[in-house]
Amino acid sequence: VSPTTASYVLNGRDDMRISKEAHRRVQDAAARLRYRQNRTALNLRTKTTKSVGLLCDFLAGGRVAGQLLSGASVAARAIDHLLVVGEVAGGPGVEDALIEEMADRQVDGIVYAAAAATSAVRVSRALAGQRAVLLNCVAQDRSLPAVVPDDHDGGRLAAQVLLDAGHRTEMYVVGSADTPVAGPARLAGLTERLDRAGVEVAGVVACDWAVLSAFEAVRGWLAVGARPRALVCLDGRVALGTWQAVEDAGLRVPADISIVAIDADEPAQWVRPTLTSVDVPYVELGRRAVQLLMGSEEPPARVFSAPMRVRQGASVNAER
Amino acid sequence: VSPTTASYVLNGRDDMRISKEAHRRVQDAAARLRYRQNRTALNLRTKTTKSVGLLCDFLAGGRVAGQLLSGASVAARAIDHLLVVGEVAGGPGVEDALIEEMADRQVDGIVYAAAAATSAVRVSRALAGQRAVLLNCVAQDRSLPAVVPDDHDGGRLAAQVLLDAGHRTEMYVVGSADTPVAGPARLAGLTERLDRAGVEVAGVVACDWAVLSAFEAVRGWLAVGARPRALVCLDGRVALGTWQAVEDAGLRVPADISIVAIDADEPAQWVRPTLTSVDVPYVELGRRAVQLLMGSEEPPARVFSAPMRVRQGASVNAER
DNA sequence: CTGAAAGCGCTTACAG
DNA sequence: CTGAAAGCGCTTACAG
Repeated sequence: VSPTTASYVLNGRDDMRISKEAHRRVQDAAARLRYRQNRTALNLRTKTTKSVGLLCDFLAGGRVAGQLLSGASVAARAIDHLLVVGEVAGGPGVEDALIEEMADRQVDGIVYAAAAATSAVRVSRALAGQRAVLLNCVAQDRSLPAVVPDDHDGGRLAAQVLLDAGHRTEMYVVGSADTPVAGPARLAGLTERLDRAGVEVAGVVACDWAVLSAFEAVRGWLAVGARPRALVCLDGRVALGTWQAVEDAGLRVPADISIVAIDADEPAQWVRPTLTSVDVPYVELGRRAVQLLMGSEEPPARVFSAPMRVRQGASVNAER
Repeated sequence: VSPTTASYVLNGRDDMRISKEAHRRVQDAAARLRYRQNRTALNLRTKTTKSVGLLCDFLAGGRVAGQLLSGASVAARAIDHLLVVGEVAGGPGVEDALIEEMADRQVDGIVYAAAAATSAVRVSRALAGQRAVLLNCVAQDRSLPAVVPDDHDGGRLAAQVLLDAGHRTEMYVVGSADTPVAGPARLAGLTERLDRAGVEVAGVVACDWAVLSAFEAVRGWLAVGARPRALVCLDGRVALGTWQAVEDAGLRVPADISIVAIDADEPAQWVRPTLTSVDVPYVELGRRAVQLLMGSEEPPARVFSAPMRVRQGASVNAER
């Protein structure tokens, strides 16, 4: 019953011969005393803590953060790690402090997540020297690996949904394209796919990515006589404002106007008839970030994008 | 420059006299080497990790989990702790395993959160011996301290909103009261307050706490000629289904029917005109759970409830 | 086959 | 005023 023997038995190591007898005695004692390994001692000894830090800009305010965390949590569990989380809201001071704290605790890696919106961020200098992966954001200087949604593909899928339903004319886009990351890519994917089918976007109704802004923009536009057949909303909040404006004008979805939205998982659950949307797989994104971070080799500073998913609703009319 | 001296200087301890000279040299060296304390070593030495475990049933699926986490995270930071989170989804096996893992890591305490719904839970035996607090749920056997919303007060506030607006008759409740925890308390608070004003609930439209169930129940009810003046929805999803049914019947909110909902922060952001609701302060709940857990004395196995908050919308008509 | 010893990075009585 | 020593609970060369 020496520490050495106990350690070897408890860790099931077979690179050293142990007698059946000693083996049994250790097992018995462990069971009797309900022995549990003390991770803090192990952490010190091995300089690894089986934990990954997860920094998030905003935890409250939407359901994205929860989904990112859920995916990350599952991926961490799969490799026997635990998640150490901190909310960064409150300025760069908080961010740096949290990173340092996590480093002090010897986390094996850090995921930096943007839940508010897919964006380009300046990475904190405190992250230097850490194994780190960005989640739902990219580094302005592309200095870190990142996992983001494939917005270009999202635009393409939205176009595909409309084309499949037979739409060819009077298709408009709602939402400005000048948001940092997602907008231009979604719009580009959309127009490219339509181009390829010989179809043109009839126009863009510009508005901020907010419910009220979209509502007012679309209402005003309809009020002056616009009669689109289909609208592609570049964002979920835009989709909701658009929806309300369409109803407000006494028009029906999808009979009068078809609507398809990108990244609208949440609002899609609150309207009737159900909204057809192209959704960002946030849970999946969280999962992949942790896998990338903790994968065997050091992850290259590249941007990994995950395909979006079509959620079939009832807001797109079959033409003809 | 002995370890003893260094330790005393670095920890700013004044219960031992240190020469100015030694003090300076330690500070200099620390700055030059960018010394950072190794928490894993400290953890082992002090048997305390300045971290609190947070177990949650579901992280994805709604915005409640994120809000609970946000509050917990802030409270943890305030006392210099970090949050170690795990998602329990996946059965009791996962739950026990996560608790053990957290215990192995010597977390200073564990918060067990129910994000799916305020509920009564059977606490895992693995939690025995841990300092623990329940969040948004109570133990069936009341064996652990818990922080929950004050649903009774929520019902009272909903009544108050309607009374303040001059409502006295034709007030109905939507949603069954036979949900585990929240339903009966909300209904009781509501009727008590109305009773006190000499007003009666005209009736209850029974339905599950789900959008579709509420929609169908209210639609059918309105179809056979019911013409309520005001509806109190016992839950957010119920409120949304109710709203859709009212619109479906060609009635206007609030001109024809006033609606006030309890725990409807999320859907309230998606309807027009804005929904008046009595909301659960989930962020606050998360904050209090951590404070209770890590407060100086061992928390008593009582249920602590936090008051709800009225969110003024435009869905309640001023009568007369 | 098994045990004594060192060491992970800290803190803290204790003895100068 | 300062340093040598022990010890937190583990693992792992190393020597029997």
